[in-house]
Amino acid sequence: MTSVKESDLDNIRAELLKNVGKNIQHIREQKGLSQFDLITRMLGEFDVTNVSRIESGRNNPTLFTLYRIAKALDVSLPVLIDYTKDK
Amino acid sequence: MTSVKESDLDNIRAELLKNVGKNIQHIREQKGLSQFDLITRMLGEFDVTNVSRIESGRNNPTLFTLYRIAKALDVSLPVLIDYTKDK
DNA sequence: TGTCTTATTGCCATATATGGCAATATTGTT
DNA sequence: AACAATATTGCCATATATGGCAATAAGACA
Repeated sequence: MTSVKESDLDNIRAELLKNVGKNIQHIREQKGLSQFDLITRMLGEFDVTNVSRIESGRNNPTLFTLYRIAKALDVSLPVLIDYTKDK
Repeated sequence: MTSVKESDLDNIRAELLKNVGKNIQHIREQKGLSQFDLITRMLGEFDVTNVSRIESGRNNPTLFTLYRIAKALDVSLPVLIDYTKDK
């Protein structure tokens, strides 16, 4: 009874991850920070490799990861993931 | 060079997950939906067990999971995770 | 009391996010 | 061109989100 085909679901997911990733990258670059700068500002440990993967939409970040990125970029969590604005 | 102790980080994570979980539960109940109703409205497959775990803060949901929940509850992604309003 | 609906918890399996490092690619600057 | 800083990609390991089902608990109502 699923109303979308599996491939459609994959596309929806891929677009979401790509859009949020681009949004994160835009905000980071607006602040003049490198990916390395970002992870050094994050709470706890985080691998710079994953920043690249998240920004390019290859990873599906968890809520806590998004929260830590938001804090490191000094924006709110809703702002971080609100990709509809296309800042 | 991490400025928080590991236990503090765990607490920050636990509070985030609990707050967002409560927010999701509030919105779901406001709409008069059961956890089962919610998963039937979600894109793709989702196990009702995990709804309970997310709402109670035991799981750290991924971006795509949050997106599907938001769509099923007919709210935006930012609204779903903006727990500061304490609706 | 009982029954039904709903939610929680436990258990195990699978998929995947993340950690960590190396190699390669890209970009900018001289 | 070279060099440096930054970003991407590949690979493997570990941690954990989710799938799936069963058992238990909690709530509502007759």
